Amino acid sequence: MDADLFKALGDATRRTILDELVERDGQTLFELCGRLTMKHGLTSSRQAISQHLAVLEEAGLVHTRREGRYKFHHVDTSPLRAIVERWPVEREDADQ
Amino acid sequence: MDADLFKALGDATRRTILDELVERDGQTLFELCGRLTMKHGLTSSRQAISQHLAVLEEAGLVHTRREGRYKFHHVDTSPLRAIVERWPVEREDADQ
DNA sequence: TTGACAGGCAAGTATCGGCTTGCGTATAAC
DNA sequence: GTTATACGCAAGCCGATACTTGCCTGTCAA
Repeated sequence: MDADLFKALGDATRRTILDELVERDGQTLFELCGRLTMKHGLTSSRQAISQHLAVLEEAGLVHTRREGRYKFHHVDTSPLRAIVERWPVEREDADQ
Repeated sequence: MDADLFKALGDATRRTILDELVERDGQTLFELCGRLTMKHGLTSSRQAISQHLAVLEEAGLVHTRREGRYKFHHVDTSPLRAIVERWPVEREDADQ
């Protein structure tokens, strides 16, 4: 099941993490922590963010790449396609 | 916020309800209960389904119409558009 | 009016999920 | 080697939430 996908999207902090990673891909955990507090006003701890990233990775929305002691996080929005494919969204031809 | 939307999609039973309503729109609560147990193997009680429908309605995914003692439920998938608009899904031009 | 039917409300329970806390590991700098 | 850095693991706490239980309201048929 794609339960992992919807579970991952169910949390506001995780959605903000996706926002951040879309804007700047390939961040490390510490980079993310900094930017989330600075730009998005989040107060989550490092461990909290780390656990959120694990959930996002389980859902296939984030892939990771190890490099020495750094771990880079990359977004992958392709799993989202399953949502609109499951419940077809009719085109909104309202505007011209 | 669209927190209601993601919260609504976060539950497996609610997703199955959406499946059912997409396949056959405008069902009453009792109709839904029957079909969910028959076709989808769910064992949820009437009250449980009713509460799920309330959550779906809050998210704008289901609209209701009263008619005497009947209440018909209609799907509206348009809120889902906000998801792919928030995190653009690149076209998969793999197939031809 | 009486009864069956369709649905609603609200409190209690129990499970789940996000977060903290504390310690551990590996890589790199000095 | 020593220290700092970047991250991992796991147990526990606590609030959220799905579900049950019991009773109530409104509609329609006889």
